[in-house]
Amino acid sequence: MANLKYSQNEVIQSLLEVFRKVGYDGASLQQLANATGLKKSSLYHRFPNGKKQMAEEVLKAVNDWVKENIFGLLHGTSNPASRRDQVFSNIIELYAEGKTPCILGSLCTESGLDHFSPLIQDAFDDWLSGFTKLGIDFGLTDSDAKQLAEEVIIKIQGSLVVSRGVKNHQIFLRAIESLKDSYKMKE
Amino acid sequence: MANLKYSQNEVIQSLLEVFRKVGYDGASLQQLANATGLKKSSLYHRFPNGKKQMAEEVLKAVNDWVKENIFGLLHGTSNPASRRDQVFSNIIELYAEGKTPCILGSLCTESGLDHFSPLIQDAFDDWLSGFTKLGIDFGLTDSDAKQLAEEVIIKIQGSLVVSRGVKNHQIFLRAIESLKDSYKMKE
DNA sequence: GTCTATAGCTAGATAGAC
DNA sequence: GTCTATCTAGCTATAGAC
Repeated sequence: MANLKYSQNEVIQSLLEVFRKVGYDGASLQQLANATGLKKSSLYHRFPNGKKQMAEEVLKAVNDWVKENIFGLLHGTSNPASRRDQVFSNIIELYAEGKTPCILGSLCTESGLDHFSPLIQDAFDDWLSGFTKLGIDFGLTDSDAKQLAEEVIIKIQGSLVVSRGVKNHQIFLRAIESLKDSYKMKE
Repeated sequence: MANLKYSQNEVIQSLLEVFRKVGYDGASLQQLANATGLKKSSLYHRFPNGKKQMAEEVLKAVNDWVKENIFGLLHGTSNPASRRDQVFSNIIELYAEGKTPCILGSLCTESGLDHFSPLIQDAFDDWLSGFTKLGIDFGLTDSDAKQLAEEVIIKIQGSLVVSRGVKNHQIFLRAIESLKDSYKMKE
């Protein structure tokens, strides 16, 4: 089980980079093959259902990552302020200071949703429930915490779009800072 | 100059609907032809540079719309509160209560930006300057007004993405309401 | 498991009749 | 200005050698 030219994790990581950069429709098999270092037919050996399966397994990997580094981290037991700092720091890294798109946003298109809607919803839901938990731990009511969590997801996605559109990733960094500031302990 | 099966405005409107729904890469000429009611070759007669020119003229039309209905409206002389109400009402209509994507967001992808970056930037800049003006008229400092305007654009774009992703357009409507509430007169 | 080669199709784009 | 017909290139996907 290990005559692989590249590990499945490496391959999926390469596919992720392509999909989040150019989207589902924009990604050609040639481009995906080039990115992974494998030939098209080798990709089909690993993903018999083709491009759709590639994106699907990429999304599953992303969901695992979110479960561990967002949902899991935010549901931890360390003090809320340090969980907040760590998560927002991870987020900045995840999106390369705003220079890299989010795979969820990139697949939130008609064809993407046609194929992967449940996976995309699951990922967003984990983000939401993670940040809701953080808000509660900061003393917010359930309702306020939920509302703030929604604002977090919205501003992350929106600031990534706008940063890209106006070619100024400071917009993303400013948005993250303002979100971080909105998690302050209520006495 | 009027042997047209459909007016150029009608055609561009149909193209807009396709592009904002499926994006630039996702839109095939067949699909664009079907949407307009013209054959592919007739589209090429009107847009000799093909799909790129179609999206380009769509974006120019959108920029005109934004100049009139956002930038222009917000720079009007009527009282700030009524301008605010009218603009946010227009926005809800523009995005069909959050059920329809924004063309700017849909083209904020690698291929879209490769081709149309200046037009996309111009449109975002008009949104920003319009809402900055509104904030100033509500008594905010230039700096606060600019920051709030940025938040408006971010939340519109982000809430459209998230609404689509979790299939709940109430998220968009809630975001718009909260933005509207943030424009209150400072005494 | 990876490769070369290629099938079958649809994409974007053009030629020329009306 | 719109149409039918067609070109070429690229697409997704498969067959079969190593």
